[in-house]
Amino acid sequence: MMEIAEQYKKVAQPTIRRLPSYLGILHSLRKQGIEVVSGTVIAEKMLCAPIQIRKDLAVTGIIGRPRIGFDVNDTIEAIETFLGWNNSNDAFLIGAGSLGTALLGYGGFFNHNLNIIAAFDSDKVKIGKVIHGKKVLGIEKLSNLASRMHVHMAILTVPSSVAQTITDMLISCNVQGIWNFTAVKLVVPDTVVVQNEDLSSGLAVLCTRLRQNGKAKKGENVK
Amino acid sequence: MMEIAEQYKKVAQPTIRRLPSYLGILHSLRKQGIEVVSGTVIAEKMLCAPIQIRKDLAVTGIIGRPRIGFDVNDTIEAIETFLGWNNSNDAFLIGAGSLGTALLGYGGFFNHNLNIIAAFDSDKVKIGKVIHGKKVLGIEKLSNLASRMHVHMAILTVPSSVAQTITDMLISCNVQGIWNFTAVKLVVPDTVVVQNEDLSSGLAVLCTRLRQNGKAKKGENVK
DNA sequence: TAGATTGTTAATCGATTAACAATC
DNA sequence: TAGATTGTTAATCGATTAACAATC
Repeated sequence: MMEIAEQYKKVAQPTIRRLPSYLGILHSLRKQGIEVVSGTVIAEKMLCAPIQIRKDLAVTGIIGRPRIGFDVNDTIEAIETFLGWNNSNDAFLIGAGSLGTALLGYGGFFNHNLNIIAAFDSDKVKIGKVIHGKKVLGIEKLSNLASRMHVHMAILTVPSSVAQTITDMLISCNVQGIWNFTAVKLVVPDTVVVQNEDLSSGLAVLCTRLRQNGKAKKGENVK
Repeated sequence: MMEIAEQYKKVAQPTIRRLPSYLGILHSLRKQGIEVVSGTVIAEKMLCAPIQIRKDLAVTGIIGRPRIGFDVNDTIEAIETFLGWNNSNDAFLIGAGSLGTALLGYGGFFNHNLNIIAAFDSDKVKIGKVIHGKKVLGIEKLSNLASRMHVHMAILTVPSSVAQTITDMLISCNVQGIWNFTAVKLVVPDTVVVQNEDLSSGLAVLCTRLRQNGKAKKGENVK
């Protein structure tokens, strides 16, 4: 197969998931006026080994200086560029229920990386309201607004029963990425990216580890 | 080292994270009156390969029948027992902000696996209110109530600034597991289990894949 | 300079996938 | 019976960790 342009070596997903934590640490260092930091120091704050920091940061293209460490500003810049977080990403939120409302209120948390333009819902009681500064629009307005504003990201916080139907709407509106908070496995063409955020999987891990910890303490041997 | 009792072979975390999805599928099959299901059919619904279903389900101890498949009821039972989800887990929720409120409203979603006894907050405006049927108590009541009710699980949805302080309180209250929705790396003794649920990591993955997808479509070669 | 820290290459570890005999 | 599906053992794939020369 012909290779048209530069090859992107696939970056490990666990690495990508850790980058926002590095960003948080680096921002806090910068606030303290610290300009350079070693992987060793970051590792202490992350509660992990320094080699992981070096390997992870390497994917962003940042180059550290032996004996010195990494330039805080440059590293923030490199991570944000890698994630596409230096210019904020516009998104629609679909489903203004309790979880949707919570995410609308998260504004500050995501440090300008995510800009929710508007929320949509089919519930007449919610339509027209303003939640955390974002207007709730009728779902029938989605198509028009999406094409006018070229929004290509959507946060899906609707009931499971309508998740696929809404997804089909989003696809026809040319949405490229869906952050899926429903438990439904969405069917999409491979031009569309779906990121599943299923809270019950985290709960499953917690409960399992709790049970194992309990047994370990009773004197059994957890291997 | 002496082995005191049965050895628990460590179960892969990705497997544990998938178990709740299987549970959802099986519950829906049972509702339709279906009593037996093959790994092949589950795989179609999970959008994955059948071998993954067989491997994953094996950790719960369920045994299928060649040519037939798995008994739906028995498999539900096996998964729930493995996760400790057959008797509901009592938990406190600390921090009744927007995300905390959302989780209080999730009751139905977690199918009786998680029973939030009460919420706690330090904001006098919130104290005394009832959110989604759960009473919001002053944080100073935590210690007393935790010891009386033997609650050993907490959901942490407080601002980052107080996350570690509240965690220290929880530890002194004998809480064994913390579901941590803050971006803070909590320091805890190894008798306590922390499950981090950092939403920004999911957003990072979505944004990265979106960028790569965009480049791929422009005719570049993503490897 | 001496020594801490970097980037790279190799080794280990763990999870997924493949292959296949057993079986209902 | 024939063939679909299981559980198990082996092979592959991918991520983490270790080792170490280069270096400021």
